[in-house]
Amino acid sequence: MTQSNETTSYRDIKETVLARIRSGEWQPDSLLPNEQDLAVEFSCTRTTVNRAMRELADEGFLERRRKAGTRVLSAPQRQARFTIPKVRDEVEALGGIYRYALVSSVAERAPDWLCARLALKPDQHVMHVRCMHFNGNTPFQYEDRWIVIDSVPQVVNADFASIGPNEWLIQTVPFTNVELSFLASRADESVAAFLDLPIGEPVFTGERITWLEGQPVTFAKMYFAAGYRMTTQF
Amino acid sequence: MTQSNETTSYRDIKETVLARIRSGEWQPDSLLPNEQDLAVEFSCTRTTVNRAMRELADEGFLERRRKAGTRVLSAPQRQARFTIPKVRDEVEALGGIYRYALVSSVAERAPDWLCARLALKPDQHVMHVRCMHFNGNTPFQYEDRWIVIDSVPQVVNADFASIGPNEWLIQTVPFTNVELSFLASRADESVAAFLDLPIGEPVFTGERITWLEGQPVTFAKMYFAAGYRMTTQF
DNA sequence: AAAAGTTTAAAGTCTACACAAAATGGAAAT
DNA sequence: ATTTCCATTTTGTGTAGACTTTAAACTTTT
Repeated sequence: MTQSNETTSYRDIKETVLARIRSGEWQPDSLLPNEQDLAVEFSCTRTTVNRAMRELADEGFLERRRKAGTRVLSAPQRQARFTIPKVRDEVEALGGIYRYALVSSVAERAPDWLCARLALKPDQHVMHVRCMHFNGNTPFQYEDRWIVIDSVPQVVNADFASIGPNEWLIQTVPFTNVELSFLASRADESVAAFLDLPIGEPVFTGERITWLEGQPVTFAKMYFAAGYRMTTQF
Repeated sequence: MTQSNETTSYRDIKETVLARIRSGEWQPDSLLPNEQDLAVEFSCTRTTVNRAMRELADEGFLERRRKAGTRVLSAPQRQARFTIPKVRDEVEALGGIYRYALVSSVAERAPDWLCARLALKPDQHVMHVRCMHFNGNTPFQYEDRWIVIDSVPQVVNADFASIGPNEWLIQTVPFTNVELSFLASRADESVAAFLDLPIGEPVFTGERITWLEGQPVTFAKMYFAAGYRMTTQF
């Protein structure tokens, strides 16, 4: 049979299941009928039911365990997906004109705190790149980044005057793991100057560490201009 | 055939594809072989290839279009998934003892800014609930929440002294849409007092709006204690 | 050229069936 | 009473094949 007309598609099943959960017909923690029974109810194959339920589980609505069956999660652990766009895209999405400016780019011994943070040996070197991202002429983000030279030797020849370190890294080295944090920090003298804020002003700050197969690649601090909010809908 | 030994599973395919992307064998924007050809290469069915590629596309590595084929995304739009745990879980995950305390709970006319924010009529009423979440005796989060009485009439009888408004809402009304924002704000007098901070201190702040089928349900501001960071790995 | 229609390649989804893997709950052994 | 073991149930994944939908590419008409 086809999925177009009289048949139940995995989408229909997802909707129906969600509706039953929302209506309270299927209470949190309650055990759902097994796939075979649902397949009969929806008059489709178990394969189709499986896809629907699997996706609902991925999306955080259900918990499934072999032999134990499928339950409604009591606290729908709905995970917000924040797309982490490149700064350029973020500015352009706001309808602005993206502009990039290099502040400084220096090779240096990794500072102690960075060695600790990235598990570097005390004599390893990093490229320290500071730069600004503007929306038109308004400061949008100040970026303070360290790139591990042993992991990315080509970085010593990179021209960060013409391309931002993030864009350069993305097209140069792949990565396997990322840790991303957000926090509220206080603008120190230099952050305040770059973002045109009073010293001590709250600054929405992101920290990003990237690895390639266990090797630390880069650590970046991203300071956002006043009023920035990171938003997602789901 | 089975997925255990000699055969290629959709997981194997995902790994192989990712490895090829990372190694540069499959460049960004390049067109990949179609599912049928990959099925031959991996000696499995197209169904299996389809699942692998579909998941990689969901995860943001590939872009697929019917007839146009599958391409490697140039900027791996990897979306960070932040699980938004309930405060209790978050505190307990830190190894702390969760404690909740109601500050106040009052029914009132919705303030103008809230009417604007939630598209309420000027005469609609809300339950304004303020409360604290502690890690042991250390302030963890101060929550300032408004619940739309027309959307959740039972709220007038809720006993927020014994259960937090978030937990109460989760087990009382379902929701269909959420908007979640994070920003850095400045501690005003009351926030500073509740979180035991100096006035003006940067505070990591979350705002959450929840709807049920287009009906606004609740607006919450969550102020996190000093040093809080929201972290995710991927 | 530009617009409108047609073909066709690729992904999307479904059926029907099979075997695999996990884990629960009970039986057996200690 | 506790541990070990085993049967059984339920989800997980795979095969093989078909039809559907989308949209790119080509063809015809204007």
